[in-house]
Amino acid sequence: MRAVMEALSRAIPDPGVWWPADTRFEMIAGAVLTQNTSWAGAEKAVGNLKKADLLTVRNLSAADPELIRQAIVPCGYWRTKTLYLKEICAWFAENDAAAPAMDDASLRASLLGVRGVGEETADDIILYAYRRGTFIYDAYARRMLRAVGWGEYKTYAQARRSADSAIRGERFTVEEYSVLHGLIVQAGKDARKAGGWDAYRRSVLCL
DNA sequence: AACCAGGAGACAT
DNA sequence: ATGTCTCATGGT
Repeated sequence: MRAVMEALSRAIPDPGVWWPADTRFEMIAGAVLTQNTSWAGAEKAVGNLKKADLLTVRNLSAADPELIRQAIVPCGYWRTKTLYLKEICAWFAENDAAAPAMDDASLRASLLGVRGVGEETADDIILYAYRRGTFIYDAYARRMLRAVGWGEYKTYAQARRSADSAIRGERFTVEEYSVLHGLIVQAGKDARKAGGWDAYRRSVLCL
């Protein structure tokens, strides 16, 4: 995987800041808001919440759902995401302070217990908000894994089950995992324009 | 104008 | 444990 990462770094010299957020809570809210929608839409929603001063645990917990709804319309699924934001607020208020002392597995299990937080969102939060080394097995990553011969996985859990021990064995740092995820997503977008991952792997990554 | 984006939950099989 | 449906909006 490290060879893949180096090839990706060469192909994408400036990946940019992958997960921009001013605070940990903002990052977590963004993780929920971007579910199955473009980052552009989630970014607008985040901006609207910020403008309404709703992007703090305190204010969002107390906020009228109708106000939240209006702010997050641009990222879609506003009915469910309004509920999800309330849920994650409750989790954050209750667990954020203790989170740093929790071991990785417990933190992940705790996050997965929240309505609206599935495996991918949990791992996004674990990596980008709590800074723990974690590989994100999202759809982009799974397409990449298939293209470079790491196996074909239909679901997040499947990929994680079968590939995680090998990837963890490479001892990536938190910073590397963060960059890697950004590189993989950018590569996925570039690959589509280049005519698919196989073509991209050959002609751009030279792998 | 179908297609898909930093997915997850409910439910049936 | 694994499929299928639904949820909403915005850009190609």
